[in-house]
Amino acid sequence: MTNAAGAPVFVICGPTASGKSSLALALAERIGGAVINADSMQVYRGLEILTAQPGVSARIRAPHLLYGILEPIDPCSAGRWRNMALDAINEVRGAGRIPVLCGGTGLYLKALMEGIAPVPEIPADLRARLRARHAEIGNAEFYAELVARDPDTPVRPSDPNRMLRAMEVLEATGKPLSYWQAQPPDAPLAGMTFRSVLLVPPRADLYAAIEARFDAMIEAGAGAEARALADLAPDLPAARALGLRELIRAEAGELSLEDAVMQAKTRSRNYSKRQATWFRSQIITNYEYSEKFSESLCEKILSEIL
RNA sequence: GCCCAGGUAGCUCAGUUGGUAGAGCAGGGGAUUGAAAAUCCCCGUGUCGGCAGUUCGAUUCUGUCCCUGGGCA
Repeated sequence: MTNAAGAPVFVICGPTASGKSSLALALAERIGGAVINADSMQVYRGLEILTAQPGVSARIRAPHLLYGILEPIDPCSAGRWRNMALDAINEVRGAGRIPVLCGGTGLYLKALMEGIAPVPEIPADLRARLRARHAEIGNAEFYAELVARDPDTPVRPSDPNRMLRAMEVLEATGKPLSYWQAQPPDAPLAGMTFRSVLLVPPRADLYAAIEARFDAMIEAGAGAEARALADLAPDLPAARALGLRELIRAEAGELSLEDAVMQAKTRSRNYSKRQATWFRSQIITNYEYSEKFSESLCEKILSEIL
């Protein structure tokens, strides 16, 4: 792999517990690549177990970037990740390696591969103010205020997240989000091409893998990890890592460990289904595999994509 | 053995003053442009425990049997 800059950027995506990390690592090892995290939760430090970040044994086999690099109190975002990923891709190429992106956050990958609307950065204090106001006056009132300022807003009155985003963009830029989204997107770097692989194992296999993996996380000390983050503000992105809230409640004695585990597994199943929907329709993939992940499938995929 | 309370959707339960039933969760499908492991939208026929009786009609009333809790012996 001499001409790294001309080689494509590999993208390995799929729902949680689909085998992404194993495949990405095997691929990186095979081609002299480096794995770059494309997961909104694996960017946080202190959540190594619960977010299934690659451990030392993986890091020995290939370089890993953007894992555990932010403090949990320091929120990531699609735009922020995109910039970090572009830097990481350049860094990897600069070192003569091939970037292998791996992750389950569809929005991040889409922002990178297809670009994203050039909305200016929103001041943190404005965001905090609007969140406080939403909490104070309630969803209906907040929506009414949004509609008063942008009668054509496509946001549903029942969707607080998008409402907040629409409002902060309006406040900060004086223009509705739809204006910005109609602008030409911040596209990927010139000459950057992607080769993407989607893993979508059968639902039953995926669910079994999710549950077994959560049990393994408990064994590996997920409870202690949760305990250390017990004071994290619950509305921060990192506080929403699957299983964290449940384990904190179990540690506090509000929930039996058994119930906590059950709830965490259920939320993980729900999440993997949403991911599957996203990848099915929102991400352009070059290769798609719907078999249960295994060593032999991994070999088959490698031989087909290389 | 007797008394009481239950037996309704995969689970927890509501309900029908008699006209064959509906929520939450689970599950399925979908959306997704900067906190996305988030947020939001759509999808509910199930011998209403069995059998018999009353009735034009019973999941609903009556009897009986079975099962599950709890209490008394």
